[in-house]
Amino acid sequence: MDDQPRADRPRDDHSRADDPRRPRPRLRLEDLARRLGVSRTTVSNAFSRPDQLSAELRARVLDAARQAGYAGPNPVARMLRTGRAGAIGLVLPEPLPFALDDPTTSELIRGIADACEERRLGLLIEPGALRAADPRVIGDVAVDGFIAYSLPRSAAALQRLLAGTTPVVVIDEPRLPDVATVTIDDRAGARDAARHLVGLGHRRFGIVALPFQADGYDGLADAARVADPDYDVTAQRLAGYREALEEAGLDAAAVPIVECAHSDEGLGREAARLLLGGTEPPTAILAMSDRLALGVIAAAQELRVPVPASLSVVGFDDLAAASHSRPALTTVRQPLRLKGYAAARLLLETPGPTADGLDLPVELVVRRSSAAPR
Amino acid sequence: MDDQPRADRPRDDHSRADDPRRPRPRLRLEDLARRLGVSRTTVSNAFSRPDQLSAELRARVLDAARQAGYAGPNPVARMLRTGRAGAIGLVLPEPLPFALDDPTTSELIRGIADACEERRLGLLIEPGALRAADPRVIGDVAVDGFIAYSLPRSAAALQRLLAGTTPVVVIDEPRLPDVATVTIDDRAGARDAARHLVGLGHRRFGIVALPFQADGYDGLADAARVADPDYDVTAQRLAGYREALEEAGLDAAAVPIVECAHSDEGLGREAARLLLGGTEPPTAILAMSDRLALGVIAAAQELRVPVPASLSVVGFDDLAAASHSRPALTTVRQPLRLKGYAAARLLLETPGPTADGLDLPVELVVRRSSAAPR
DNA sequence: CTGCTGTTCTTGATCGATCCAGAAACCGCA
DNA sequence: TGCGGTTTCTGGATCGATCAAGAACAGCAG
Repeated sequence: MDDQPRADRPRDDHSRADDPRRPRPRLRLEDLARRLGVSRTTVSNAFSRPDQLSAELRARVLDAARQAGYAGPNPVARMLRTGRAGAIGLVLPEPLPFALDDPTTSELIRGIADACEERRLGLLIEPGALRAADPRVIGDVAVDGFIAYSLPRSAAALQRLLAGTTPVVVIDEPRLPDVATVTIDDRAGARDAARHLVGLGHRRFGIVALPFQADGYDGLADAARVADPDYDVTAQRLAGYREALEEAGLDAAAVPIVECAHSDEGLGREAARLLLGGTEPPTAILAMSDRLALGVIAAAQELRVPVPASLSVVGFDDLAAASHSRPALTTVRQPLRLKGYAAARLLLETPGPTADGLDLPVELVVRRSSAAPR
Repeated sequence: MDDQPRADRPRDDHSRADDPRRPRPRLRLEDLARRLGVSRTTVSNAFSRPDQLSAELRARVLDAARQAGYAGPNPVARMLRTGRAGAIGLVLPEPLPFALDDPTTSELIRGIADACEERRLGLLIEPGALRAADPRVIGDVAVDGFIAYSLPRSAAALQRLLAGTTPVVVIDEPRLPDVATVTIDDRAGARDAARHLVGLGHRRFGIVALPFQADGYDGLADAARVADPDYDVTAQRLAGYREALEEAGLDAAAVPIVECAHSDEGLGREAARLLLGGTEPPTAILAMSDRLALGVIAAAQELRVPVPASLSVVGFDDLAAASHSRPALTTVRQPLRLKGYAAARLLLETPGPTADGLDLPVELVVRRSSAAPR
């Protein structure tokens, strides 16, 4: 009788139990099976398919497993055989601490987590997809599907993901043909925001934009930067703004645009100072996110430009902070949490690869930060 | 020459590209090797050990891989063989949306993420470890190590983790022998907080506590609930409070304790109403977290009990919100982000299983919410 | 007793890679 | 030419499970 794990074909010689630094040799199904005098499959079934063996034998197996300190089938081996990983991957452009600080991203994660919770799946976060070096690691993990959030068109990590066979759902951007993408109607939302301001009588505008290119630039965006954007969301929102401005007979291309590298109050403040510092400052600023808009309001208050009396501000997102700010922010509401949830469901429900996406509606929410110009 | 994947033992015939719903048959190293007329190992080396083959052949292999749509070695198979997963697991007691809303937890996650970023590892979050059913799924994923955060002693999920061979580091609790645990000096911190109030001259106290038992109870905690606590952190902090009170000659066991099921402003408010509603209300309240303390301050303001004039409040954690509140909160600072970072480092650096833990210092931060009683 | 159905358990193949020992090719140099 | 020493490449074993097909045995009708 051998009671040792793998008495017949011992592991590599140097992994004897006498080296305390090495993890103790892992017990396998087979070792347990041998001790019990049953087959591997029987032990496997005891854990994974209770209907395949008698209740009594199953109890005996589980009991022996507990005694022997066998915690259950090795998840990696199971994955290899079954092809299921029990987790979905979330690929984020920025490092994780940044993502957690950003209310937009963390609300989105909540939505994804809702879906994971329903299905009892883990969520594997792979942040930092934008860092230049080492694109190798992204996508090199065991998951049943990837959600890629808000990557620039040029991101190498996304190419890697799409080249593989694991299903991928993209949220927001890039919008690629033949890739399932969950989006909102950015263009319509932006257009409604601009129309609202035009309707109030504004004629002099400024735009505080999300990045056009993934190069970390902050400052005035000239035609070249805007011409071939790396971020589709930015492009769509700009198109929406311009559409409304042109409807009103304005020269949309002449409206100054300040680009911010991130959606962040500090950068919004700087951008607003730039726009408000000119000789003919705008009476209305369109900001592509709420955080940027809140920065704009902060800058206006510092410069003693009353909002909305002398300056109207409209954001995008409708974060919780938008309704708490003073004045409360007029903005375009998007269903962030639902967006995450929908993406996860799309990923999990579609059996094979799909290109069918989902476009969620947005809604203009008028609050106190916008009014007719004096 | 055969150019088909696995020409010798073909996959299911119908899974050629003509059925768009099926995942296309995954190419293996071997298929690629056959096409190129080299061996599996050579192709493997081209991806994973560039020094093992000539640069020219490597280029040819990678080129052919790109052409064929081969995205690189299957991560699961690699894991099985190498035993490395490229990710660490974080086991949280609550569902993920809840964890993201909680500043304590999310700061901790940031710290863990810092370490993951350094090592280029993914972070696999397994939330909801406390839910009763289905303990099976926790720990049934491929990771190189687990961090378990703030679980009650009775949590079945933790037993499962410890039974396995994957290394585990526990943060905060439970404090078990032979398990590596990263803690703070909860008892000393609590003692300092209580000493501070005693030193100011307070004699009538109330305690707003974190849970003693994992049963969702809110309300006054009698001796029975306190006697055999399921949460070590709560027990330690209470011991610290009591130590300082007894030093001052007070009957610590007589100080009323209100237990809250979560660290949450709303529950802190309710708890404070309970404590302040009595005939001889306390002049000082010790709260085991900042969120609870902020709730206490909110309740005091609603009840027109001025803080700190008529009521002193001391929290625990030193969240950002503590210094922004009115009045700014006196509290015990703990290095949350460092705690997460340290746990991850401990997990990654220790080659085998360790029981060595780490105890991080805390520091009393006196602000405006505490003063001498009238 | 034979034949049939159904339960219970076992064997051999397989998932897709990496590792190891060794073969083949190539090198310089006596 | 012969020989040790590199460099480059190969095939078989292995990681630890699941799955499909089949064996052993039971109960039951004819």
